[in-house]
Amino acid sequence: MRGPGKWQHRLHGHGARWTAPRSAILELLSRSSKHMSAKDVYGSLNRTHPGLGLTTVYRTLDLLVRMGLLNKLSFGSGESRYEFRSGDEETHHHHLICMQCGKIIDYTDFVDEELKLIKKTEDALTRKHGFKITDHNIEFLGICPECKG
Amino acid sequence: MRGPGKWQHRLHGHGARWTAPRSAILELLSRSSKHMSAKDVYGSLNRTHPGLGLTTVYRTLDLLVRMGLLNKLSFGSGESRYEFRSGDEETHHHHLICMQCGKIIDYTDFVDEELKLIKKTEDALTRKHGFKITDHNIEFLGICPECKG
DNA sequence: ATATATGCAAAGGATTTGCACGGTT
DNA sequence: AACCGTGCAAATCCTTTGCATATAT
Repeated sequence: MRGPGKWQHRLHGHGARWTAPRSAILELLSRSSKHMSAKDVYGSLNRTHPGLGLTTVYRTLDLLVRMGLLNKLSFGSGESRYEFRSGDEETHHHHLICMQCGKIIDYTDFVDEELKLIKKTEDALTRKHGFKITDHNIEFLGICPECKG
Repeated sequence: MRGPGKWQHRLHGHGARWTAPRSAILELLSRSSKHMSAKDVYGSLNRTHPGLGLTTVYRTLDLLVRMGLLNKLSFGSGESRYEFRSGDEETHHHHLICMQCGKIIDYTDFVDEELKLIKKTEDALTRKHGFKITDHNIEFLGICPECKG
């Protein structure tokens, strides 16, 4: 099974309904390689889905995060951003962020090496603090070439 | 030079004045091992510094972050938190966060190993994307033993 | 038919801004 | 004296909630 059908079943599996807004938002984010805010999503769908409310966007993004279909990203900028979470390992990446203009670059350098260290650290933290660890974030902050001027 | 005096000079070096609110906030955060929100700071100083305004807390925290004396932390919870940034390498750490109750644990496991990998990745990213990288964050997310219940 | 999803308007919470006053240099 | 810092109130921005209506199952 693939494409929208897969998502439809996944939603049903969570006892959620397959609706036009949900389909549109999932479609948009799965195609886009960008990290979109709720307003970005709202703005992008405004033309093709007039009448769609910002509230619904927020509620849908939240649902999709809870279902594991999206990642929610929180940099210090006041707004949350969302990225589609492809299932496969190949696309595992982290972020390089420009603190001036907010540009976000996905990078995949050394992820293998990184993953080993992550695993090791995760095990140690689980043992030491009793947490059930579910996720990790790594990010680099700096100034992009354009903003350096 | 050490203690408050050091900070006073550092503020002056930035063309900033040494005032009671700034002294109190710096003092509080340098002593505390916690990760405090603006409201936390405001609440903690309310008794000893009546009349201190929340606005001043925000402005001071912002100043101290720009000066490099504090780290600003943004988890997904809507509010920013601040931690004192001791100059020395010994205290370099990262965060383990409970997604249920928001508890934050500082950990230092494998930081040496980590630092090597960070350095390598940083170099690669600088070369490849032309960023001037100034900082990095690593965090683990999960559920703490208390919240697992 | 029934429970869930949506949209609008209003509420909420964190952070920022305008402005007159007060304190540091 | 000159300029920066502060406090208050109001304004902003992002996100959530209440409620009546529309829709999926």
